[in-house]
Amino acid sequence: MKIATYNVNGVNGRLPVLLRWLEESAPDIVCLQELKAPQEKFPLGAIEAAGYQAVWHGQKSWNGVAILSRVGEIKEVRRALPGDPDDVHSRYLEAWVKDMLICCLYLPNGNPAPGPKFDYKLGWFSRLTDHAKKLLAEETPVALIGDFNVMPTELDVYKPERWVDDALFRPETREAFHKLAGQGWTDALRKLHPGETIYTFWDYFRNAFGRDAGLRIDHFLLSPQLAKRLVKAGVDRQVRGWEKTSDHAPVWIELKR
DNA sequence: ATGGCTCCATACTGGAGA
Repeated sequence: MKIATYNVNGVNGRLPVLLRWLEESAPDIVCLQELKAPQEKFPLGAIEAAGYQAVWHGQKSWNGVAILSRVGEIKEVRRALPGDPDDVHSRYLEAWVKDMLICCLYLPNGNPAPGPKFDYKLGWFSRLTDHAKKLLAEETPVALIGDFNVMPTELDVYKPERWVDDALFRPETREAFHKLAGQGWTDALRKLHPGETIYTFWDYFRNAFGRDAGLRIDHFLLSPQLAKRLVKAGVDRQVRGWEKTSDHAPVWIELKR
């Protein structure tokens, strides 16, 4: 079972790249973020032709998340994070696929910090942490997957000293991540590759990919019931080098059974 | 320190991203 996450930065502008990657990487379940498309503009026909079912939560211009599956039905549980009925951003989608609860998320960027956008990020993080605790208590196979917009440690930034005041790396943000993970979640990529430099995002600016000036901000957090099945994890770096590509690369894990 | 690039909207410019 191969599960992937990919911040596509525009699902329609990225469609040729997305379809090529689906064909070459052949993930069973996919979480997409930053669709940047309203609900009715999701390219369902092309996704289905590639062999995938899809559930998505779109939004005009920004945000937007989707779950794809080629291994059976996607049973939607919720399309918003509990705790704030006034939050209108499409950033969360939770569904059962086979025996697993897949939670696809796009955590707010939060810049500039400090400020209202950073407050929104921390509030969203707090609601995610509350919800995650409840999910963990169910003692079922659950995965929190997506673009967390957090570099958890200095190892996850090409130049940590340049990022200390950034919303993605500020102490409050890292603390929030570690509080969440500390509930009992396993950071899948880091678990299998301790001490290794792993990036999932490279800025479009200044030839960041060519210089390997990257960040690790796309993550898999696995409940114990899934962590014990984890056998492999990686980043499809080559996709970041394609024409008309996203600034993120796809990230994936493999589970036993 | 700054600006560099790319997406989308209803557009020839601006907001957002990270």
